[in-house]
Amino acid sequence: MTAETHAFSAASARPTRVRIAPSPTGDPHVGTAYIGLLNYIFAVQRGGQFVLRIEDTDRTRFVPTSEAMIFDALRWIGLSWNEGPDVGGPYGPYRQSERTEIYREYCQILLDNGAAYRAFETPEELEAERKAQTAAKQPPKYNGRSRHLSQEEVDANLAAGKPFTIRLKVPTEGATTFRDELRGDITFDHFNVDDQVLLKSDGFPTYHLANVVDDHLMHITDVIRAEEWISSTPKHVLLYNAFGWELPKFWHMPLLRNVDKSKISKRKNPVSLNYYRESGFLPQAMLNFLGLMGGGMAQMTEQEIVSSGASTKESDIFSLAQMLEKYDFSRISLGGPVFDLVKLKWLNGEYLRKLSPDEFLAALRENVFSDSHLRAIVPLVQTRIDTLGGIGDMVDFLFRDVVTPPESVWLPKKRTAEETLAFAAELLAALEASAWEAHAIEAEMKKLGEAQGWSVKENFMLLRAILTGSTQSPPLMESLVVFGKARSLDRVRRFIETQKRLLNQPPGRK
RNA sequence: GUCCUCGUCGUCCAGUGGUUAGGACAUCGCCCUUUCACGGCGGUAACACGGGUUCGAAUCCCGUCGAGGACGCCA
Repeated sequence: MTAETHAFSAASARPTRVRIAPSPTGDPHVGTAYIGLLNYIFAVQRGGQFVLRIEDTDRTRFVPTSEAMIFDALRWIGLSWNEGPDVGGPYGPYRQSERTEIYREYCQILLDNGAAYRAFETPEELEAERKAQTAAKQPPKYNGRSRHLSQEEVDANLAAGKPFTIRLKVPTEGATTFRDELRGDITFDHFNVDDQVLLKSDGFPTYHLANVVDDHLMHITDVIRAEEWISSTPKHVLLYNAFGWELPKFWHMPLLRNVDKSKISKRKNPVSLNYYRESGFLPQAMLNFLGLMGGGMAQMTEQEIVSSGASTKESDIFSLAQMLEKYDFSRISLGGPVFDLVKLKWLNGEYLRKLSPDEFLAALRENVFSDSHLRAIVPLVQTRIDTLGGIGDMVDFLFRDVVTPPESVWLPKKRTAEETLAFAAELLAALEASAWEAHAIEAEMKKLGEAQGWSVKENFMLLRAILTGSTQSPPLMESLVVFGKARSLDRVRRFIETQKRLLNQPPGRK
C-alpha cells in the first residue's frame, strides 16, 4: 500500500504545496508544532512549498496575542515557511478574517448550483434538539427542516430579516469514499454525514468551507493534518466535488495522547510551547521528541549503529537535518503516541550534556538566567533579603519543576478540600482569561473572590500556596507575571488534578 | 447512541509468513564513585482474545473485545 502511495505522489503533476492552519485562540500548541514539523519535512523533502495560514474565523475565541506567539514558537523549534501572513506570498491574504469576501462569493456559487441552502434555525433551537436527541440516545443530527423550505418561505424569512446560516446539501443517498494515504480507502454513508454549516449567521465561514476554498486557491496538494479530521473529510470531499475542484491527497496523522490515551489536552498535560520554552527545554530536544512520535524516522539498524560508532540509544536522537534526510511518511504507525514527559526530559538532558560548558552557560543566560528574567526578579527580592545569597530561598519556586504544597499550607481553615478545589478551578479559568499583567490579574482575582464569597486573604493565599508551595513569598501578582502565564497556569492545573486524584482515593491511601 | 480509526514490553518505536520477538525511555540489580548525577554492564517486561488460511503466523482473512476520535453557527 505504501509503495503505491509513493508512486502516486511521484506521478502527480502539481508541485507539492502543504500548509498548517493554526487557529489563534490561545497559546501555541504542541500539536500545531507536531503537524507543522511533519508538513515542513514533507515539503522540504519534495522540494515543495510550506504555507502558514491563520484560521481566525471564530471571533468568539479569538485571542489577539496568539498569532504572534504562534509564529514565534514555530520559529523557536526551527520551522520556517515560504508563505504566510508575516512573510507574504502570491496567494494571500493568509489570514482568513481578511478573506471573508472570497468565502461569500464561493458560498454563492454553492447556493446557485444547489449544493447548499439557507437555514433559519437559531442556535438555541439546534442546541435544544441536540440535547433531546442525546437524551434519547439518538445520534445528534440536524433535522434538515430548512432544506425543504419553498422559495417563497425562504424569501419571506429573508424579507423578515431572519438571520440564517448556509448549509451544505449532503446527498440523502449513497456514500462518499476518499483515500487516506496512510490508511487506504475510507467510506462514509451519506446518512451519517450531517448538513454542515458553511457560513455562519455572522457572515464568517466555518472551518470546513474556508479550509476547502483556501486549500484550493492556495494550490495545496497534500493535506497533512490530525486524525480528528477524518470524520469531516467526506464533507470536504463533497465540497471539492460541488466546486468541481481537484482533490488534494489526505494524510491523517495519529493524535498525540495524554497518558490515559485520550487526545492530548491541557488539563492532563502541558500543551503550550511557551511552557516548554519557559521551563528550559531546548528546541532541538522538543523537535527530536516530536519526530519520535508516530514512527516516521527509521530506527538505525544494529549494523548502522555499530558502523557509525554511535551508542545504541542514539537511534532515538536526531536533528532536523537528519529528519529531513530520513523521515519516511510511509513508515508512520497509526497508533496514537502518548506524549511522554519523562522521555522528553531524558532527551532534553541528553542535549544539555552534549553542550560545551560555554554553550551550556549561554543556554542558561538565554533562559533561566537571562538578564530580562533576572531584571524582573530584582524587585521581588531586593528589599526582602540581606545577603545576595538569600535570593535562592526567596524565589526558589521560580526555578523548581514542581512545587508540592502540603494540605496544611493550601487548605484554608474554614474550607473543605472539595470547595477549595472547586474554587481553584474557577481561579484557573479567571487567570486563563486574564491579561498577564499584575493589575489585570489582581482585578480578575478580586472579582472572582467577591462573586464566590472568598475573602481576599483566602483567595490570594490559595494561589500563593499553589504557585510557591509556601505561605510566604514575594508579592503574588508580580511573582505570577515573572513566572509566566503558561507555567503559572500549568502549575494550577497540575495542582487541581493532583489533589482531585488524592481526594478520590480511598481514605488511608493518602 | 451512530459512524470512523486504531490495537507488539508501563511508554515511544523495530518487526511486512520461518527471529532465542530487537532498540530507546522508565523500572530493578551490579560496577564506577566521598555523595548525587553522568557513564558502563546485566535483569524484569509485550505480539488483546477467538476462529480460519498455511507445512509454518506478531505478520494475511473474519469475528469478538478494548482504546481513541467525530457527531457545534469551534477549529
